[in-house]
Amino acid sequence: MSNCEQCIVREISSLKALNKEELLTMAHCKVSKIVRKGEPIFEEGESVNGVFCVKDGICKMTKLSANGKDQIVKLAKKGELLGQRSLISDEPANLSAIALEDMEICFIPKSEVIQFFNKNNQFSMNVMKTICGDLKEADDLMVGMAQKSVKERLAYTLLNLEENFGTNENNTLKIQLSRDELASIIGTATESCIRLLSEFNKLGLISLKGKAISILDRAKLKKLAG
Amino acid sequence: MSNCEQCIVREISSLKALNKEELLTMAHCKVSKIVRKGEPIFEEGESVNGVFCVKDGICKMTKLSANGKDQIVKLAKKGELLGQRSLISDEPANLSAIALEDMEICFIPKSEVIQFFNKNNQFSMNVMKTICGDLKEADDLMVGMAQKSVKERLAYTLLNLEENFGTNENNTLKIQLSRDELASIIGTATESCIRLLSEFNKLGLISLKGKAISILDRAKLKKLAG
DNA sequence: TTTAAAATATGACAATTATCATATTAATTA
DNA sequence: TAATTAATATGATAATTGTCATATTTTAAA
Repeated sequence: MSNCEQCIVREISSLKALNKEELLTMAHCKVSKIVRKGEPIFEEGESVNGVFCVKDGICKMTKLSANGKDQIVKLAKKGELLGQRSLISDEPANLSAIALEDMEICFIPKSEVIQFFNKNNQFSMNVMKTICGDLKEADDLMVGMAQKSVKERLAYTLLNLEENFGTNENNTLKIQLSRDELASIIGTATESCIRLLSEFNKLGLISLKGKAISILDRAKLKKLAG
Repeated sequence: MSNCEQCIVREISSLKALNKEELLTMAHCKVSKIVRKGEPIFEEGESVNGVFCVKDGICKMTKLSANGKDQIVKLAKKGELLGQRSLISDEPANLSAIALEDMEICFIPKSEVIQFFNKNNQFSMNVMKTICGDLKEADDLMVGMAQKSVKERLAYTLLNLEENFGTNENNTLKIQLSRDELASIIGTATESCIRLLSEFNKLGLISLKGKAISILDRAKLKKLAG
């Protein structure tokens, strides 16, 4: 039962609104756990009964479409709370959360979160702002899906991945996705994604060394992204 | 300065959590107005500084894409509050709201809404639930855009329009959209939309009399919707 | 290491969808 | 009402994207 007060991650999430007492009670009921790469944190349709705070690692939030393909709706990283929407709507999870790397997460039970909602207005506002941010992003992505070509979406996504997850010293994107996963973000067939990556590579916009992708020409990519 | 207590529409929105005093102060500061078909309530990029409560009529929430086309992200009807996300995030509107019919709306200033957030927890929860509903819908629509064909999206959308807005006595959809607007919901070219409507018509799934659409074979449409 | 399996890559082709041209019909307005 | 404009409709064609086949490379397992 580790300390929540000293958890650095707390500071970058909605939980930063909590006071010392609240953090103390949370420390008593939260459950920390490790989730290995590829393992689910929760799956679409499950009743989650709490929220998960991401302490380290990245996961993908996916939804199974009618044709049997998984679509990646969002990528979540350190500091994010998972399962908020489900908790507030009192509904089963609409998305699955699957670790893309080994992760460290804390589970905070629903009863506790409800207490925070009831007693701490700032916490409520923080959560609301986060969800509003997600909504704006979802609307924007939806418009992109509807109006942009696959090529534009790939260019856009690559720039986004760099912006949101950063690069290693050798300039490669920190986040490592399979071609299949990348295709599942931009909403296309794996082969189409691979083909366009090759094309970008040949055009000198990016470079490919296995899964590692580096962005070489941001300006041209930005133009391509529409 | 009409009465808010007796407004029937209030009962079906987040505002139903407000008590008599709150309703009274709201009645004093709210501004009612009529918006004619085709006119904007607010536009993308504007600072709205409050929320609009839809008392009557339907509007489309659209976003301009990079290619210059408007995408319809959502349709809003009686009882919905517009501009909540923008108010909470303290950002300009991400979407435009344009009347599809003559509308009756009330404007409630930001300062007032903030008061409700601070003092009335149930109101906050109601708003949160609404936004969570919007988020779920947006995620689902995004997956649909990414994974479904235009034909599937059209079938799905027609069924949705019937379910959400109902039919007239003669079985035609109550909501009247131009082909262009329908195309802008499903995210396709107007011509493609028209072509598929004709196809559905020939297959006996729907019938077309000008703008009026009736659904004849729900079961087959549902199958087509994927 | 060797083998098997999975991921990546590329070609060939088919299906879907967009674009442009042009009728036809409906709605506006002079 | 006639004239003009806008909306709907359809054909022809091109562009985009998906699917299937099949290498090739990488990764994992025996």
